[in-house]
Amino acid sequence: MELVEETPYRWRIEPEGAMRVPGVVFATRELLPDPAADQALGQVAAVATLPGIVEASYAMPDMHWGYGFPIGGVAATDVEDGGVVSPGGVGFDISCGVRLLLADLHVDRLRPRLAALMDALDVSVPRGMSKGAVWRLGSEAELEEVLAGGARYAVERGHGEPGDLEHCEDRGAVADADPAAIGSRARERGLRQVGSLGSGNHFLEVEAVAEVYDEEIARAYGLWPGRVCVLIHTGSRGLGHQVCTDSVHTMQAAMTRYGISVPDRQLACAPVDSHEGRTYLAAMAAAANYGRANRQLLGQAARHAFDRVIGDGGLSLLYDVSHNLAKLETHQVGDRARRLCVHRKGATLALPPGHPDLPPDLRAFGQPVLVPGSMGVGSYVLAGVPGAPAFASACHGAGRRLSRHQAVKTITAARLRADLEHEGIAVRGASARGLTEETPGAYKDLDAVVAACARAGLARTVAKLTPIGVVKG
DNA sequence: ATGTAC
Repeated sequence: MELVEETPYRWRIEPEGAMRVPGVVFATRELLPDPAADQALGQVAAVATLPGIVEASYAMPDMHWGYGFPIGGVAATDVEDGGVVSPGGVGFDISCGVRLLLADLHVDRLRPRLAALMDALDVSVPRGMSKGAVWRLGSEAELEEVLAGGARYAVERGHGEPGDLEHCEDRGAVADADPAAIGSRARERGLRQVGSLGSGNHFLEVEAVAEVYDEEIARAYGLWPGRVCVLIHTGSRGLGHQVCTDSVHTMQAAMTRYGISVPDRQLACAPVDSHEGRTYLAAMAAAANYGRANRQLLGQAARHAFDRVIGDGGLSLLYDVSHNLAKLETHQVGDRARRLCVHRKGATLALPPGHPDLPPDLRAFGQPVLVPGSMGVGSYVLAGVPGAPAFASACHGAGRRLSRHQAVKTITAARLRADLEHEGIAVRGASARGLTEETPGAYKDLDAVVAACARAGLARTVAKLTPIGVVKG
């Protein structure tokens, strides 16, 4: 594979073989995956063979190996030109994403009550594999309301505050969700997990604004130095996972009927404009709404904990983004506006200033792009910029460098816990395994990823958040 | 990511 350095922040994989478009990777040389340990660059090239793909198979600076598509991958297909949709281009955790809430509180005032707050969050945030949830759904009919209405339904049922929905991508619910497209097994798994964190890299973190890089946008976003924030990273749990599994099987069986061949079975796909394609998108949208409701519920759980311990710590929602989703969007391709199916897997939509989908109070400044780092290193808030490449997309996190298996061999849970406490970061509820799998050493350098993202013109850096306490599964 | 495997 020929990898050409176009700029210090942009690399090109020349089309060869069945590739229909080049691969384009936004990264510095240091951030590129190690070909000996990580097949992600080959995956970028493989995605470039998908029917209907336009412009390029893109990857963000946090890219790494994933199921079929790389994590950090962005690929758009032309719906009217036989373009396909692929569940692997969304990922198993459909609409996994991040929500950032802002407390009306300076970190110095929180410190004396931090332990109490963390204890309150510890008991009010269900987490871990297949454990409990905040919201016990009354019936399968109510699950259908969640699948159709997402965070909007949660707020209608009292789990939210006015203004929450306006600060959610898609106003809290993806359109065209069809609960009937979701299988019975996924439904069963979904009944008991609305309002639960899960495990792996999912977390709830208490953070504070540490540095401001863009004064004007930070002011508009409400990010003043020292301000306490809550970052929630979770997705659609077992339900989304089951939807992905079911769809991959369906599409693997259907592909020959559509005359599609792909270099990797994990790239199973079907035309967007086909029964299988439409059914997947309808099920994916429903699972996405489940994920949106999930983050809404956990945001409420955080609010209740703040109310109990702080009293006046009221949390306002800055924004809620998804970083695992396929969306039908219209973009200029060459000299024509085209209807595209844009897959973002471990990549965040980053709408530019002035975009009509942004809420009025944020519209002039561009969409908040929330970039959680690994445990203990904090997070960034970026903003969408005009004319960004890759269909208005940006990075979604630090990006894994070591596999979970490799990560656990680098440090003990006791050592990691001590390191975090030494840095003044309170840890609650993390299993030893969960902790060591997520050691910061297993991830790329978040500062470098965000810098590359900004230098590549994907987004603007607004502020950095530093962690104070972490709740993990 | 995930009741960590068909």
